[in-house]
Amino acid sequence: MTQTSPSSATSPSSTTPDPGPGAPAPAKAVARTPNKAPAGKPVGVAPLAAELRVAIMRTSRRLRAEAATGVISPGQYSVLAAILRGPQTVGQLAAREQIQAPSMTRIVNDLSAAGLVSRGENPLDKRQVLVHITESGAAALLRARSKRTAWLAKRVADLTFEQRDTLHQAALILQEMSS
Amino acid sequence: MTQTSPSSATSPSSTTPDPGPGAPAPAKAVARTPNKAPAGKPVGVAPLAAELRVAIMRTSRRLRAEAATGVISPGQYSVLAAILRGPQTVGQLAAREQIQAPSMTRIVNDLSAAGLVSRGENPLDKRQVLVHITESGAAALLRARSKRTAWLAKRVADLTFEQRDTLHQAALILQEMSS
DNA sequence: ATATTTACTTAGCAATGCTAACGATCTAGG
DNA sequence: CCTAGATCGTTAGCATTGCTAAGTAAATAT
Repeated sequence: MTQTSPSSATSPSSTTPDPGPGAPAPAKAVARTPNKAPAGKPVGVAPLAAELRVAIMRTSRRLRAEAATGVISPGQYSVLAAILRGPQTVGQLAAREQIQAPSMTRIVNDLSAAGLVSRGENPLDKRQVLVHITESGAAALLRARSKRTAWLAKRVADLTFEQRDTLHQAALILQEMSS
Repeated sequence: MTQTSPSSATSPSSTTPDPGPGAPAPAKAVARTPNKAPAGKPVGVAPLAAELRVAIMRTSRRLRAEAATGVISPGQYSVLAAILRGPQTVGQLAAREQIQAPSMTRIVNDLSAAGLVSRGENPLDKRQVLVHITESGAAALLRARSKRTAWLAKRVADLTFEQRDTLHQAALILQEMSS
């Protein structure tokens, strides 16, 4: 196998019909940058987007695959983590996970069938369903937590300080970007 | 799995599901300190892994959703990009994308049915199937490229220079991590 | 010459997202 | 009070995309 050179990436023809790679430092909104001023390489927007897309999709595939070995699915895990601090409605959970309501209903159904959450009513609005975590659910969450991040944590542990910090910053940026 | 400290959890932070255990201690040996001065904050392995996982999964969901609007699926896109420089076997493509052979067969089938790739034999080993890109395929790739990274590129373009560099570095790290 | 391995395909399953359509409930307007 | 519309959750059905198991054809080893 050897070369793991990512797919796509800056291919030869690179006609980059996209946004002009020229734009050097727009520094528009968003700027929160509590960082230092690191590297100084100019990275074109399109190539960066391409490599980032590949990296993210590939990593997510790995994460999903690794997580699948557990008893709790990724979606279930997120929901459990979300309601650990307190009950939430199905709608809130769906919005939080950025999925549609029916998808969340299914996740809650599965969790409920497994006894990890319970449905409760909101006396002020009986249309809503408040999803509570059960003891069993909280226990499952804790048990799953280490397993869930095990693969990633293992690799992260092998990184240098700077690399870890870079990933941390990147996570913050991604979170904001996809929100 | 190095660390496994579930801790008591329930940290009442707000937006982050999955607040990691409060064991930032380990920090291993790691430090190789290449060049530049490191960063500011020591980030625990588990919390970092957790936030990274969430960020990646969420972003990948968005990417997949956005990409779905196009004519070419993410998997198809990657394959086209991969064979743009030259034909590859089904096995090579599968390994490259880190999926199983049958999954790649299906992708190639779809592409072939759409006339974007063609199957060729390897005279030296007739078991293999060399997947070539067609003119139509190359054109489709170029057309798709801008669309495909449009969502991401749009957001990337709004970032500061440093943020972009951070993402670039992160992409490289992720690529290596999941290889 | 047969047995094993390798490369790809076929068939069928599972997870996870979506939209459409529906019942129940809340909120306004008359 | 009572009907009209909006909102919340659910049910039903579909699409995508990954997997494993098992089969076929070709190369390789005994």
